[in-house]
Amino acid sequence: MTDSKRPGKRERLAGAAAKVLHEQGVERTTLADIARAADVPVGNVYYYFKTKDQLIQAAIDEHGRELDTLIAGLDRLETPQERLKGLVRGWMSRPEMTARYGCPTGTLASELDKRDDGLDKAIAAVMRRVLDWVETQFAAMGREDARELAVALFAAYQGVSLLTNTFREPELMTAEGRRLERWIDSLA
Amino acid sequence: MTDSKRPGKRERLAGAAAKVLHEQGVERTTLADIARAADVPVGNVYYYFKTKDQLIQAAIDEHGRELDTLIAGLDRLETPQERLKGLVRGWMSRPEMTARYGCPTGTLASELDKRDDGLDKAIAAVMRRVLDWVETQFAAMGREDARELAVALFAAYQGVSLLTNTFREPELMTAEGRRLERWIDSLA
DNA sequence: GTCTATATTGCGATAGAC
DNA sequence: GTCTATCGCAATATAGAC
Repeated sequence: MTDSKRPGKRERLAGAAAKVLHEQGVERTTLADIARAADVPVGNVYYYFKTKDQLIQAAIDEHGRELDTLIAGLDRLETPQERLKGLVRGWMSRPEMTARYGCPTGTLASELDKRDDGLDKAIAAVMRRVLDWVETQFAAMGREDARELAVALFAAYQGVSLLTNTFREPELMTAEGRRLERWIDSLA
Repeated sequence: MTDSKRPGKRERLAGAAAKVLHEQGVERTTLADIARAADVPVGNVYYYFKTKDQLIQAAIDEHGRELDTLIAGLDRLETPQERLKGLVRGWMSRPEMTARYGCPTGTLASELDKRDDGLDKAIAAVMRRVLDWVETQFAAMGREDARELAVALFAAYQGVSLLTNTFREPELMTAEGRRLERWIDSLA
């Protein structure tokens, strides 16, 4: 039996990493920041994660799990249109957070691309799972251009996240969400 | 009369900053990197720019000038549709560069948002000039929803830049460029 | 397993010779 | 105006006491 009150330190560190790396960015986040957010002493971090890279990897896994959960829920819906609109609603469900910090996976992908460790591949793999799922939905709608549409939909979300963040205007995201739902309905 | 062979050191530093900050990212670029790219001794940088922030500002101005030049050229075209398609072609004209390093202004906006200096406002102002111009074109086409369409078009570009970069697939960008041109034609 | 103290490195910025 | 040498600091990572 472990402590019944809250998750173990490893889990707390992984969760804090996902949150703080999103809010502050990878480069400006120190191990001390993550340790403080997880309520774990700084020096103790290295017992659970040997390097900062391993903490970033844990954050990527965390985001991947969240997206997998979202998509697993959507798979219970009847039609591909409903599933895609559900994804759009899930993506656009936190406009205030996006205005403040951007898309968790998108900002991470952008930052990790500039590093020479291999972590850009890890975040790309997470995003590719989403892209493939979207393509499957468009294919189920009988679209020959399913891949291209999947890229367009994912790009619309990523792009509006960046603009919403840059201009600090949550309304941009909600308006684009409505537009994309109409667009999906129009494709059938 | 100044040296006739190449631009002065200040201009060389500003140009090198725009290039290197795009390629390596703001946080991972050192003043030594920029100095080397500009062929200026490290210590001498401070004669022209007192802080790293001032060099970043110079890079933002550089990108702003490039976008203004592009748009000034487009304003000579006859119809708003032609002008918008011209912008799309301009945006999508370097897919290989985008696959390697992302959109120069988009990646900068994403990174500067995480800093506490005021530079995120400066890059946002540059991007707002472009967004406003796009809105003007849609308005000239008689669209009531010009702002929303402008956000959608700009977001489509920013989003596909991020995906093109993340997946290292220049083809994503060229395909989306064609799709957006067809979309503009369909709106008239 | 937990935590403190510290070694090490790399960068932004400065002092000052020329 | 130009450039070298170096200071001061912050952050990752480690050593080792408890």
